[in-house]
Amino acid sequence: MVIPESSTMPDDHIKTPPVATLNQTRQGKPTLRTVSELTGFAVTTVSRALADDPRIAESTRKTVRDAAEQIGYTPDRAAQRLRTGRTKVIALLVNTEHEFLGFTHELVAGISEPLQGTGYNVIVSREDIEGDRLAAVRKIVQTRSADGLIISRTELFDPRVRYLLENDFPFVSHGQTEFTAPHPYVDYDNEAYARDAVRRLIQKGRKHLAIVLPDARYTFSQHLRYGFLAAARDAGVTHEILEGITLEVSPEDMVAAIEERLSAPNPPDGFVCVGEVVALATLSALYDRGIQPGEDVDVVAKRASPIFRLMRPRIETVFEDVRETGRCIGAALLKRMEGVPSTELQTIISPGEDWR
Amino acid sequence: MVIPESSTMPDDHIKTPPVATLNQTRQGKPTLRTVSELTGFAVTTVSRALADDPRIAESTRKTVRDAAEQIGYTPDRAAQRLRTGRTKVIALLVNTEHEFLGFTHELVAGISEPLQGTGYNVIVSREDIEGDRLAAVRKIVQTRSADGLIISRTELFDPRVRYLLENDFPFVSHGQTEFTAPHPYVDYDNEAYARDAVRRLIQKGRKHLAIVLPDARYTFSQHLRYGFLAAARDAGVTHEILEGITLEVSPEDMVAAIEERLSAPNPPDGFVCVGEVVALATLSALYDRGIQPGEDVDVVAKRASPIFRLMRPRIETVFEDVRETGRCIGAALLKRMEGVPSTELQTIISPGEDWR
DNA sequence: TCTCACTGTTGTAACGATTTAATTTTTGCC
DNA sequence: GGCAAAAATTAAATCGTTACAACAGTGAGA
Repeated sequence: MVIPESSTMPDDHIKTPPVATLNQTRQGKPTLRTVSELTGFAVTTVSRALADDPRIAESTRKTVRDAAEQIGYTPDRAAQRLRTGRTKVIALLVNTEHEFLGFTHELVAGISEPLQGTGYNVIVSREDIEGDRLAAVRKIVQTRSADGLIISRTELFDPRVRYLLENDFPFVSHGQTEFTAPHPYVDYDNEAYARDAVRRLIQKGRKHLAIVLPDARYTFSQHLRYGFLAAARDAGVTHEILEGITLEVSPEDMVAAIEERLSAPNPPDGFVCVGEVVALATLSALYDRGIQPGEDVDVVAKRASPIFRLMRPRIETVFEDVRETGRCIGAALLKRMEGVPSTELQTIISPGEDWR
Repeated sequence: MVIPESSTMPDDHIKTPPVATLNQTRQGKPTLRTVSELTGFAVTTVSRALADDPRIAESTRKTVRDAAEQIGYTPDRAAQRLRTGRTKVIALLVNTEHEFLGFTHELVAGISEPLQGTGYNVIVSREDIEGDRLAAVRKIVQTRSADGLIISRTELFDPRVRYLLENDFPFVSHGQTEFTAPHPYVDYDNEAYARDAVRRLIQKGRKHLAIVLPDARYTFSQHLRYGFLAAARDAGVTHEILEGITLEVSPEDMVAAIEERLSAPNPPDGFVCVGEVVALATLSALYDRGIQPGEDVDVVAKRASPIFRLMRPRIETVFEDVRETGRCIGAALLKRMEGVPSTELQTIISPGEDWR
């Protein structure tokens, strides 16, 4: 082993390394030991130096940093994980049965942004194994296979949130809950969206509004419902929530149900659509009944993907920036893992101003 | 330590564990040692028994298996990874700038299916850091942060494929290349799609066909080009590849370019569309010029998401089953990592028969 | 001169699994 | 009954990292 000749660290430590005796791993991948042998410092010192530990002299830190850089040392994730218990992994649970178009892609892209350079990786797991959403969460928490978790489509009293809170496991939900204990979340202001949509339709002279809601168990369904009902009531127009269907039914069933309603007495003349699929279903139903949107009936839709900029006839859309949502979620989760209190990690994203 | 009292293993080994002295980890998570103390066998034996090693007596294997099951033992991923060098991670590289709608979601869902129960996780990484697709691949290979890799949108002589082949790193590409050395891939038969689409349009009496192609550097662009040109030439109809735009331009630019072409002399009357965005752009351009699809002009589109079942006016669509593609990719990668030769891991998925 | 506090560095022991090389036990055969 | 071969089990080393506790030097104060 090479021992520093004096207390002042000469620069040529790096220039004259004992190359022949250098520790080489199976894969030839440099380890702390390689850097240690290269610089003459102990493995512990190298580890601390690279962590910028103030107990190590600044000159030493620099020497080590340079040497590590020079041979392209990167810490072994498995070893770090085994030692520290931290996985450097964030799990995103997705529902494989149902998604808003392009949602997963944009969300992942958004989440990845604040994670750049932190060493965190995103693993995407399906949450619907056996149809039990809690099971997937429990598995990750119990096996400690991630440091943080992202869940979506929350319910009012979501058992996953309850479980995560009880186990003090870092997470961010896409969607709010009604638990009294605070937790980090990022949500789109669906109530505001519904209100705006109603206002827009009324502005166009519509008198009888309709909406298709997500399954009532989801929090955002309640928000939409409240916003829709309150705004319509306030404005004094008749209104209804389409019965028998939710956002989760098949596109075909959706078209059929809307068409049926259109052919029944006293049909709606204004539609609030919560996603692109229901918007297209509405337009299809109107088309099939020979009704021209913009003339006898109007449609307002939430637009999370770029495709609605291409729709003809043009309909009013409100942009929901899913990528930005992802960014917020990623940033919030990082902060949560750093110990920032939950109350400071609650974001509600307002509907954009880009009506058209 | 508890020592088996006799050579025949009594059943009550499990029933009377020395609970008080049981090794408990920081997190209380059971380890091999916990199982070892519980059963009285050495850690090595437990490890081997759980791996179903034939060197261990079957009776012992069962005892150990039951004990492990009972206390809910799961091997620690970090420790396994450190020891074996295998990460049990598969990396999927995605382009965050451009995707076919819903593509990432369906692909991930598909890939996950064959991975169920294998212990593999999928991490989704952006491939476009610094715009250098090779960089992302190189990083994963060099740091050995995954056991296998999935890339998409291959080029004819994709540098990523070359690099992965040279480094003998397991991967599956979504898309073919023209390297002589074989590698695993899964691809949609885009040439067949283009041929079918042309045939369909001709059947409807169209005389002048047009297509918007992806950037020419992508392999699938060449396949589409060839299929389109060959089928149109064989049928003896005039045809053209729209110039100045590719699938990658913004939706607005696409509409503008198609509209411009429609208003120029001798406009096309049949469009082959490679994705939903270009299909919508085409429909928008037709709409804006007052042309009714199905009357003066026809459109055939590839349908990878469910939304086209909802389009009105109805257009002909061919289904590309991205989830199935994902399943094939996942299965192929598993086999590749098990050592199955590349030549047996090349799948071309034919366009579905569900025209309508 | 001796103690004290400090600074900078180091050896050793984990973390939890697998693998290699022993070691013990059982079986088979003369 | 003895002994080699086969079967079953085990101890110890290892993967690469970090945490803990020690250990030399240095200068200050008594």
